[in-house]
Amino acid sequence: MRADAQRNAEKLRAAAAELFRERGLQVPLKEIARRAGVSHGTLYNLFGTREALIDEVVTEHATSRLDEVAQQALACADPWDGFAHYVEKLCELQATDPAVADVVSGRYPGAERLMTACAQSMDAAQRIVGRAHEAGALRPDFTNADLVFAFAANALLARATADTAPTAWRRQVAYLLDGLRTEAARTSVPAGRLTRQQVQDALTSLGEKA
Amino acid sequence: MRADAQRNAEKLRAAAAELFRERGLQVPLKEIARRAGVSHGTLYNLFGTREALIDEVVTEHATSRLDEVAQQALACADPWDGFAHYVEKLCELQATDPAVADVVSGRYPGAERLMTACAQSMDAAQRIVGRAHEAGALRPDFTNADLVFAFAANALLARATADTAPTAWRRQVAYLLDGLRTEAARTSVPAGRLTRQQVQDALTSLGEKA
DNA sequence: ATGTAGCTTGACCGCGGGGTCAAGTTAAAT
DNA sequence: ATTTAACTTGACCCCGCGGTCAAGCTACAT
Repeated sequence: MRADAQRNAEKLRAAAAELFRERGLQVPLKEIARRAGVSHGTLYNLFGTREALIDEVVTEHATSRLDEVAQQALACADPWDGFAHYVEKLCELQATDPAVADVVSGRYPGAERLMTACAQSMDAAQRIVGRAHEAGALRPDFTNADLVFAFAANALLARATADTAPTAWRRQVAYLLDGLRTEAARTSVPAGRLTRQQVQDALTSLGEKA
Repeated sequence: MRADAQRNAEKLRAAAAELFRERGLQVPLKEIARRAGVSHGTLYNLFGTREALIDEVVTEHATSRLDEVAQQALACADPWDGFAHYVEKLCELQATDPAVADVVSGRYPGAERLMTACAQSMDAAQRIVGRAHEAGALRPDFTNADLVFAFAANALLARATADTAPTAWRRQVAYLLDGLRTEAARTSVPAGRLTRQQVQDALTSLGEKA
């Protein structure tokens, strides 16, 4: 590989990393090239497909974030606390980092490294759920699939309300956790008084993003 | 208005009603015209904007459905049962009828009749929530805004998983309701054992729809 | 039967996405 | 310095969306 190609690949990787984290994995490839200061043709030359670029740019970042949260969860002495921590932090990650959100609730069959990392992450989730089940703290009918869909719903909601009702997802997550717990307990819900107008605005922007 | 125009308007209304209910309110206008067997120019002539068409075609349908659910809820002797019924049935409505889903979690400022109907529907929700609050059955920190966002999340999830995990949303709603209830109670969750593969497929299609 | 206002049509525009490739440029080997 | 293979570029293609409008057609009153 020639030195200039190397440089361009690096510029593209940097731009892609930025845009993926800002706006998610479906950001237009031409826009990545634009931000990198390079023709979009070059992007296609060097990476071929979006998924190849994702695999190179997102994998480490995403897996390290996800692993970190899972580790913290498993480090909690109390299995329920571990589970709750996992859910909260992972949802927070999704709300903060659209790239991670897309990794958690999406599939990119072409991104091999990413997909194996995902599988590992799923296993970690399985362990966290299992531990909470065994301790009798998590309702027994809750499955791993439910967890995945909860994350999916959170990703969608968080993205849709990011700039209009940034705490909406937190409250939903708090309610959900209370519904999942075996022993009755009301977690306190993060503040978030909204005026009717704010709710209207949130719905408006929600419509624009759907 | 000339007779042929009348006929075309009727054909367009019918086609729009169908497509809105099948695929939601963002369905391409040209596709509506196509299904009506009429040029898209005609659609623009007769209705001008998407929102005008929505207002004519969706309003009655949506409000009658929403009213019905709200009436049933208020008819429940027990305020909690009323609230739970409202949430479940409204979510079911969203899952079954994309048009209603878009009405519930979207805004269409150009569709006047629809918007006033929406406002009324919000008032009904307010009453249902208030009743549950007064009875002490619904956690006091739960607001109307939370309800709106819960519906929004449900709409997104239900649509994304419609053809891969059609009961996913039901389970999420059941968990949520248990989290919202003051007195501890574990509602039974609708069946929905999914294989890993089914979950993967659901995530795939989710990515395609985002 | 004919005139005309009302209506319909489909080609056309702008936009923005994905993707390709011939022509031109440049790094680097000699 | 020259050559050549590697690389870059941007014009170009496709598609589908929303939206407009001159030209032509048709319902209807006379």
